[in-house]
Amino acid sequence: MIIDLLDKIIKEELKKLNYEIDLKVVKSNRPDLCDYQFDGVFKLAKLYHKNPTLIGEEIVNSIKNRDDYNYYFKECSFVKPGFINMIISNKLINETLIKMNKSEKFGLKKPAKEDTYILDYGGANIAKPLHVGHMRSPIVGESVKRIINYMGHKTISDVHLGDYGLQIGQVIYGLKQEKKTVDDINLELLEYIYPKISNLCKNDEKVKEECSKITKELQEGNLEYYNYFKKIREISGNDIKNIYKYLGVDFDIWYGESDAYKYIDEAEKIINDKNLFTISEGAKIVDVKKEKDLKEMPPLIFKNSIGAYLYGTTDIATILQREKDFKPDYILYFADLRQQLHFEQVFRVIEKSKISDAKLEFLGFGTINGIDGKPYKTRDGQVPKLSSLFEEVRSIFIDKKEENKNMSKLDQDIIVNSILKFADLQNNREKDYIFDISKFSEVVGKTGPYVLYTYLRTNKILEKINTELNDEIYNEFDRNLRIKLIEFDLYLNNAFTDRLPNILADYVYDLCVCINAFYQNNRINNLTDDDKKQNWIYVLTLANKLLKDMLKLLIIDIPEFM
RNA sequence: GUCUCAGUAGCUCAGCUGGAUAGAGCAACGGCCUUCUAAGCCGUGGGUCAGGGGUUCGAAUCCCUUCUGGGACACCA
Repeated sequence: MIIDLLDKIIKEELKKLNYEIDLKVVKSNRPDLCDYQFDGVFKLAKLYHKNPTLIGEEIVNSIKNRDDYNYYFKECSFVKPGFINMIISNKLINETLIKMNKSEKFGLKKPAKEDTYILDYGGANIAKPLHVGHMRSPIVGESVKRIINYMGHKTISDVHLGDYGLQIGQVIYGLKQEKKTVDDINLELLEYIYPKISNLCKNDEKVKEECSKITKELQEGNLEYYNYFKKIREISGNDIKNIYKYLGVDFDIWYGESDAYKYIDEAEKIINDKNLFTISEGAKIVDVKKEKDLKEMPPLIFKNSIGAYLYGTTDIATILQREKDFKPDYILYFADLRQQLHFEQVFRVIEKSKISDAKLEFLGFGTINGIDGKPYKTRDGQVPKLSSLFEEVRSIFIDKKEENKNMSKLDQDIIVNSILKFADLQNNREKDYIFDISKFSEVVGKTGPYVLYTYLRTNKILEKINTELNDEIYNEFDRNLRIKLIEFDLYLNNAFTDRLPNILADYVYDLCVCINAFYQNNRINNLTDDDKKQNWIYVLTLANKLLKDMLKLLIIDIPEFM
């Protein structure tokens, strides 16, 4: 909002002076010198073969001659060797705050066109319980969904359970080996069976063949296997649902790979009509190499040599299904970076076959590692279950303070959630990160509880009167907070464009730092200056409202008391 | 082997479409509760941005190279 305004002014002046350059005004990295800066002077100097000082002063003089100069700026100056520094006026700051307060979504610009986004951030495998590595995708995905939604687009999230691949064949094989009936199936059993058979397959070709065969027959409609599958999906699906519910993550549709099954034939026909299939080593494949490829690009296997469908097949069929049901403009996939190649292959098949013209984005995650930098495992070599992580963080949290024990269960859950989410959302999505339980149970510093605490503090100060804002800004803490408030759209936009909630999490934290500094250094209740009091309550009310909305985008709820 | 991602303070991480003095949190040290929640605030110390070269007025950021680590590379997902 503010930056665009300043940018427009600079562009107008450049045009007047017959300069042209594609460079935006940015937030200053030297807040001690100014609020915003324009760094294009050097480039202009080079482009137009002129002395940079001359150009800089020319632009600044031109800005100073504007009739509205005093409305926008407290000061605009050229600083050697090539910066145009801008300090904005109190009036501009405060009028922006008033505009934010009066507008829906704080005056956030609506998009020119409402796009439809499908977000695929579940992908949980129903053959096994969720472990700590499965936390990022739903949290980041849900947050991105809420951000996209807030920006004014339509979103549809699909859990897309991993429920029709080899893993199911493996579990059914294991159940039959152990002579277990459909009624015997429960979570503990699945937990034990899947890793056992999965490992067995790695060492025993025969077992693997047998599992593939079961998978294929299940896909072809074998009733016995289907009954097993139905029960596995029910048991595991409920567990997954409960965990997602605990995290506050929800999906608009709860489809799985198996739901795409009925679209496979049609997808196959489309691809076949485009003559894209070849048979290689008994498998039906699509060659997706491109001439300019630097890396090896293996083909996508549509049907394997014994005729079973694979991950790529259902992904393609799912895109066809989504195209028919929703006509999406975008489909966003949140998954481990290790799956990048797979998605690249799928996307290329879609592009070649024109099954959908939605923009397909793969949003990869780094791996969660242990303190030793290796993929996270406990001492006995197991990856801890997600539900036990929740319990552990919860018990650490309760032990931190005597009052935490007396808190309602609901508030405890809310705060434990905030701890996990804020710790997770701070990290850049694409990078590996170290999972350290002591970090994931920290309650001071840059954490969920800090942010919630800040919010609850502002709650206390609000009064039910209509306060007014004049042109005054009273001190440094005050000004910092106001500036931070009017910049919210900048960060929100960046988080949206890059699909990176950590940008928003950082903003929320910075905002809280400003609020706390303001709060601690500006006592409000016993103020005798009524103007000042009204001003400050106005600013804090706005901060409170904004914070509430932003926390929602980070999937963080607010407790009654802490 | 080919491709790919990373290496920033003691630890965990931001910053990476080039800008001025590289930022947070934790840990360390020093202050602040008769005053709106001290889960807080104010302050101090701490860095050859893995090494080397290059491009540029300017490089943590772009290019090349070396080292170290992760990952992917057709019938798993």
